[in-house]
Amino acid sequence: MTRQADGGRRTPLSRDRVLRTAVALADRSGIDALSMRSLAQELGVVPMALYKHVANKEQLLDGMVDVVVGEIGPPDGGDGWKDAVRGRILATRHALLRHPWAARVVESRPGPTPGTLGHLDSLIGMFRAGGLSADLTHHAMHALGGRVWGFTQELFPAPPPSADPEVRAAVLREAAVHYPHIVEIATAGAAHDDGSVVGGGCDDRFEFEFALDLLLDGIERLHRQGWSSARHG
Amino acid sequence: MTRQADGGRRTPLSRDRVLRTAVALADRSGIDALSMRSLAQELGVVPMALYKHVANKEQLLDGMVDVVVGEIGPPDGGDGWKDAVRGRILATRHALLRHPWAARVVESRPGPTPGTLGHLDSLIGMFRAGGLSADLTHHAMHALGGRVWGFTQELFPAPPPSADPEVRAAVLREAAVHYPHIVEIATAGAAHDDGSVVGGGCDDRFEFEFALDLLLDGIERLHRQGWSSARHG
DNA sequence: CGACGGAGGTGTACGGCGTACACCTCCGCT
DNA sequence: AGCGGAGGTGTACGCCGTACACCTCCGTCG
Repeated sequence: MTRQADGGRRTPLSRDRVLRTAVALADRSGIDALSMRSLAQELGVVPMALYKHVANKEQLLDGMVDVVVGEIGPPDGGDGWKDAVRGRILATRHALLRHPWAARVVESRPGPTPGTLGHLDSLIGMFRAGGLSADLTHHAMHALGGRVWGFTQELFPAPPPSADPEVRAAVLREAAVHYPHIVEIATAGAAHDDGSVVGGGCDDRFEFEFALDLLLDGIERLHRQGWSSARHG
Repeated sequence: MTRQADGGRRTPLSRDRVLRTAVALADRSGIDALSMRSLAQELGVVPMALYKHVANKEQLLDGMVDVVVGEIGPPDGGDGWKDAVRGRILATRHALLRHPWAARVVESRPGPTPGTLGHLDSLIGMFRAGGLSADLTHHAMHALGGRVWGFTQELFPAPPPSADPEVRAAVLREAAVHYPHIVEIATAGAAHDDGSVVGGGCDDRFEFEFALDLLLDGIERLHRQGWSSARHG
């Protein structure tokens, strides 16, 4: 299997082929059935061969997440920020629904992948383009967290920021090249209270209550209006 | 170890002791370090001994979830439904924060445990006591899903309802004894559109968009008011 | 009092997992 | 012609969950 018709040699492995096959296998057999061994078998190769293309299983899962994120497709530049954000979040949901294992895997990653960071960045860009302040956008992103991906609390546990402020600034400048909006939000959101710049600087409890109250206030409003789903759905 | 001072025999295992030790071990060493073997060692016992008290590791995790849920404590009957719900959700958050592994474990369970069902039921009861319709409460619970536990989409994948309507009704009556509010919500929410009674009857896409729009509308309102966190937090 | 049955703890063993490490093969360079 | 390195192989190790047969000890009942 995976040989060319003329009896030539096996089509070679590549990181990309490994990741795509892993996604297909997880789609077909469930994420629990995805092991380095089963994936290797699927590719007609011995398990250890995979390690020439992915460092370990964790990195394999990271790569699979980015494959799914890649399927979300580009923003379609709707009318206002609200429609744009709404559309993009629904597109994300559809991508995750196509791969039932994906939501759980995204949540289980200990840190963000380049793909998820890019996705977050583009979402933040939409809010900012719509004129929302960096501050409000920051909280909005936290509040929507669960709708964008399904993660629980903190978007991601902040990596311990380097002790050396010079190093920290350099990391930040590097990140800003790829994720300008994320960096803006992270610095704006945190600078005001303790001067620390990235991660750690934002108050989880505040973010949690912000989102909670947004929902409770909305529910209260609907209740007072005598809202009923029959009139809408 | 785990022997009594007088040299008597080992204090006996019990389901409760197994679960509590598992929680303590996960707190101390992380959920990844919790294996049937490590837990057995912690208890001064051979791994297979655990299987006399829990059916398998899945059930061990279910039990641990219920231990954490049990720590949430009773509702404190605040002023209105909104404060009551708010307080209870914050209490839940604190319980989950005390056990960093808990949120992930709750999310990974394939179905609800008695403890989580009871918790959900009490939350629903608060909304109903506050006068919200079963309909609105149903959607509110979905919207708050991520804030209550951290789960993603559907609260839980509905178990395939029995084909026999008589069996279904019996199951429902049985459930209503323990979780009256859940049953009310489940039947009220679904009966209006296709007559099916439990699970499957509620439209995931609708619930998702309901919550999403609640948040986006709230964010828009804050934006128009020129809201800034400096004036609040 | 003695036999017994069952609850609870033990020992061994199996199949699966991720992956370290040494190896071999074969292609493209010089 | 020879070499080096990228990519695939084989073997092995230490974990995991748990099936199954066993043993031990206590409470019950004849």
